[in-house]
Amino acid sequence: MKSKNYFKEMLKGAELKSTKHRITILEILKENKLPLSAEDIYIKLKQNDISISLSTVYRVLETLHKKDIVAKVNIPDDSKAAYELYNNEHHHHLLCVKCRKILAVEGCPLEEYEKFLENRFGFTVKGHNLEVYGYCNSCTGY
Amino acid sequence: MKSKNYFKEMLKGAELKSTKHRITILEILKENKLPLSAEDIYIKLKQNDISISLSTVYRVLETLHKKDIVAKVNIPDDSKAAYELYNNEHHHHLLCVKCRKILAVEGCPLEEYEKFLENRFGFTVKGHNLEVYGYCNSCTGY
DNA sequence: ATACGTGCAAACAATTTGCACTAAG
DNA sequence: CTTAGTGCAAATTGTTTGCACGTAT
Repeated sequence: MKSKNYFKEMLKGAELKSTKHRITILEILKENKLPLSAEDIYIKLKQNDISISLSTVYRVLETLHKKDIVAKVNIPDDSKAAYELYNNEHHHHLLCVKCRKILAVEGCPLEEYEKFLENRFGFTVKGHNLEVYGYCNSCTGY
Repeated sequence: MKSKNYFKEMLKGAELKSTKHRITILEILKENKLPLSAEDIYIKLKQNDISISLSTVYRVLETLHKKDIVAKVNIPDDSKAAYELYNNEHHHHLLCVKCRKILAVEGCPLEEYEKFLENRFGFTVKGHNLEVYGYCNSCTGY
């Protein structure tokens, strides 16, 4: 697995020490296309017989988020935060309000809008959160 | 104030009883262009010498949200939920990550995108959450 | 060697709930 | 009169923190 080295470099670049926990969490995030909660990750770690404390999971995620390595996602009407890797392909999510399934959609419709905001309001856009909700393919029709 | 009657009708339409608390909360939301947290509203009520319980504020907001009268807004990196009226003018927010000011921007760049999603994925869009963050006019340059 | 990371338990903050009481339709 | 709304205090949930110990650099 060379992703391990990749993540080591990534952490070094962010001036963070490379610990086993951080790397494993990054790998879990990489394997999952959809955002995971701290507890989801905690459970996956346990399933792989990795001993870790839930608070460490929170700390790792928060640290990575502050370094802009991990995105913190708000799923509508969900009380817990979810996280996913900021990988090259920027994308968004469709949340089905009925079955609660999440579908990732490549691409982003907001590039021009952000330029507009910068010109119009002198606002320097750093990023955005966009979640679309409704009824998925199977649930349409209610 | 005829908004009172307007809200009464609105509540009736949603099959909810018109209580003083619900109407007052709707009026507070109407007067404020920016999203308010449950506690913000609670404090405003107290300031107007209205006796209410914080849990009632939560219950009212949640009820109104479920009936699609009130939007639940997630402000990035803020642990509490914020609420605002779904009024006619759909809009979005710019959050300054430095001074934490919020700027409302009229209009919405997502109409076409939502059509695209419906065609492409058979997803029936019900709504979306969009928050843009960055540096405001005064904080740009850091 | 030193600063940073982690486990554990306790603390916290936001939100929800049970139950007895009150008010709206 | 009957059902839905509310106050209060207690419970729950998600997340954070203090401190002693462990590990990467």
